Amino acid sequence: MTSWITGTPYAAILDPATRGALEPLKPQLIPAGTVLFRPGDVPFGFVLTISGRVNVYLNSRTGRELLLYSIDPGQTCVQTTLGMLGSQPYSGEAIAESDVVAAVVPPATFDRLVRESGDFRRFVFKAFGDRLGEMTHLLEMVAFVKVELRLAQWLLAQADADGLVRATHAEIASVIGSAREVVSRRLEALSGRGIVSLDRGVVRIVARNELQRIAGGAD
Amino acid sequence: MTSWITGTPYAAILDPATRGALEPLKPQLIPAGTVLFRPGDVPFGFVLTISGRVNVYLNSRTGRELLLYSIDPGQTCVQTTLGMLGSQPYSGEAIAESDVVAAVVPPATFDRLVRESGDFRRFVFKAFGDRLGEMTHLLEMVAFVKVELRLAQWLLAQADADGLVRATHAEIASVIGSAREVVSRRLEALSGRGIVSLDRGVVRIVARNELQRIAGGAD
DNA sequence: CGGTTTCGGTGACATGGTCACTGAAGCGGT
DNA sequence: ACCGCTTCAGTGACCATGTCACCGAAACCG
Repeated sequence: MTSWITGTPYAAILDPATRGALEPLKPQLIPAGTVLFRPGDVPFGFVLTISGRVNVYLNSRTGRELLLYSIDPGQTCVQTTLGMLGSQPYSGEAIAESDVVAAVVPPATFDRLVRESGDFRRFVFKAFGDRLGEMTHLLEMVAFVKVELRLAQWLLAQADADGLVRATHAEIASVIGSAREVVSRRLEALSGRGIVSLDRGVVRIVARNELQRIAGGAD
Repeated sequence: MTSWITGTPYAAILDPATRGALEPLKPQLIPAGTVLFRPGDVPFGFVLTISGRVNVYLNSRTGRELLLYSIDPGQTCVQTTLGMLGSQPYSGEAIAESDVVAAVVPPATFDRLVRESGDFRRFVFKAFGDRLGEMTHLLEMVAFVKVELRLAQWLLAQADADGLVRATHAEIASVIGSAREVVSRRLEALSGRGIVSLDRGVVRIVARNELQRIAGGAD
């Protein structure tokens, strides 16, 4: 019988002893749409995602929201971990974007693995570092960068080979930290210049090179 | 002969063995104004501050800057640590606000202490957690909260018992993530309502309760 | 005391967020 | 095929904020 670890990114980066310690954990199925945490919740363990994606949002009182980060397979929820380790309450809202399978490492096991496995330590610290880097980048974007530029960058990052992006304006606004109306207007402007074409729930990049120029800070 | 650790916050939270391991480190004196890191620098160790304060700023291309966080005595530079542990380049700029004394823990010692000392582990993880929480809070402020409210909160937090705050408008703008002109105008508005009084380099809170009402989100 | 730097004030303007709507497009049920 | 509901997008007005290009006053320094 093969372990759930086989085939996940964890198999590649963790030593056999650590894999052995994680193997008996029962992966949990979390249905799409589940709210994993709300602000103020007390976390319960160290979460390793196996499949699916969890989005963590920051909400304002006025109803706007901002995607803090996504947790993809092979990653861990840093806020949960750090909360578990005793300091802060949770400040974002985590929602399963798709069906998610995840293993929860109890605090005692977590502590033992940090002590005993260099691989595990590196994994944990790298997760922290990556997240902190992402948050810094997001802060830079929100604080300093114009909406059109963020929009262009995001569209380029999301587009498939045909330049197709499936997302509503409201979703885009949430990800780039703006308001729905603003995104609508920016997209319309881009559409008017022949750079994208618009349909309900879809943006198609027509002139990728133009968009790249905008994303680079020109214009 | 007493160790430099005596009297620092570290003495209270770390076990004797860890203190013993840190004691031989030679505290470094860093003069005020020194730039400790710039974006892209490669960090060299785990920094424990003993006295003084280091500010870490994010800079925009257009010259605006935003105070990411301050490192006070008994704290550590998280970005440095995480950079040391192998992932991200440094993205902020760290400047010694005053003369700073700090001890630098080499990576090997750091790794050993994480392995062997529960106290040290808790200290490190708490530092990460606190920083992540602060950054999340900052993001929330910058993305969602009006300037007047951030300004009011900051003034209240900085004021001494007499309601005196020493800072130029430019400094305030940097800390709350706004522009100098905007801060000037907001302060002028508050002054017009009799809530603060202004002088070159000084803001005096006149009506603290009014300011608290604003900081709370009313108005 | 004169030159220089720093600080703060100001008007004009562009961008972005908010509010209050509108209509059009999908969707589910009959 | 049609109705009603919900989601999505478009729009104008308005306010808040950031940006640019100045200015004068205050402190600082030789």
